Amino acid sequence: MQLNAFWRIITLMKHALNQKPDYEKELRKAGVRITRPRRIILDILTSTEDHPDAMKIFHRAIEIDDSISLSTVYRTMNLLEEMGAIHRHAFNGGPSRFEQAHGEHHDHLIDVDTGDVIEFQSDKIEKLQEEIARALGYDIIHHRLELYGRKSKRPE
Amino acid sequence: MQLNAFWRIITLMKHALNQKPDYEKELRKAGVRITRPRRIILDILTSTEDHPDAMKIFHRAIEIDDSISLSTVYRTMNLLEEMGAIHRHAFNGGPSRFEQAHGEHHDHLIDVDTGDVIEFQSDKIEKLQEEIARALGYDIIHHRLELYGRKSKRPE
DNA sequence: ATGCAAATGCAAATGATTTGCAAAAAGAAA
DNA sequence: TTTCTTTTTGCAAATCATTTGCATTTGCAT
Ligand SMILES: [Mn+2]
Ligand SMILES: [Mn+2]
Ligand SMILES: [Zn+2]
Ligand SMILES: [Zn+2]
Repeated sequence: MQLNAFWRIITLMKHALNQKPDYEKELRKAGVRITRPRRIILDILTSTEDHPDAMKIFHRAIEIDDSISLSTVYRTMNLLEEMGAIHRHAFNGGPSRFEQAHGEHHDHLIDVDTGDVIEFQSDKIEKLQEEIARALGYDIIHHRLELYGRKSKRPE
Repeated sequence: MQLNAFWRIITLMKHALNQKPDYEKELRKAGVRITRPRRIILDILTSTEDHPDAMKIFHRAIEIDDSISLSTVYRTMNLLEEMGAIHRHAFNGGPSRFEQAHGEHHDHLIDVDTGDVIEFQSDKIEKLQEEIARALGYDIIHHRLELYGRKSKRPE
């Protein structure tokens, strides 16, 4: 348990250090202007743990500056996606939902009752995917693994 | 190689036998009327190997009966999906694409250049998914695994 | 054949996202 | 700072996939 606590702290530290990649620098480097709406949207993205959709981002944004438009949110998401700064998800078949792309790769488990999104990572699965693709004569560019589940009644 | 050919034949036989589950019977059982549009759409679905979207199904349908409407295609897809007769996919983020649900479960590898969809199946991955979900306290209701790849230059 | 609920076609509505365009803001230069 | 050029924005209208309201047709049990 002490060990467990130790790792939790390490994780938090990594998080704190890793947290906000300097997107503004990256944007400049890409010859893109750093505007007020973009700064606000980036802040929202880098400071949230969840996977908000454009509308949710928009609402959080107008809280800070009510002149921001939904189009700008969409345009910014497209821009950031092309830059590789964010990932776009289409859980279920709903509207696109986003998250910043900084950490290590992970996949998602969606609680079908609550809509909660839980992140997980499995090296084994990633490896198997590679093997399968290779056997079929392909290189994987990206992939998408989503588990849709319900809290189990069984004891853990 | 002889053995390989043998199994190919077995697979074809299974296919031929398995091919068209009696959807009309199933529909009746569900208290649903078996209409001309539905019969045509079912035929299209059961006799194709690919994963067509509503528009493609619509076009194939009006070839047989030009009075069929796109709304009916959509309504029928929803109906069949609820009955569990077909599966709906949202590759990339494009329009829904469908396939009949008869065979064993499989996942998809999408060729990012050509759009080709290749089916594959991995018991190992399925098992791992279960394990992961269980470890997180969940039961999987369904899942979605899509590999997006490009034909590899490397020798196989 | 008759009757009635269920299904259809068509057009209009929806929801998510994109786009055209005139006005505003960013950043380089002066 | 002021000026100038280019990018970005907000807004409204357009697009795309899908759904829905409603009058009409159809399936099918009687
Ligand atoms: Mn995530
Ligand atoms: Mn398939
Ligand atoms: Zn993964
Ligand atoms: Zn699977």
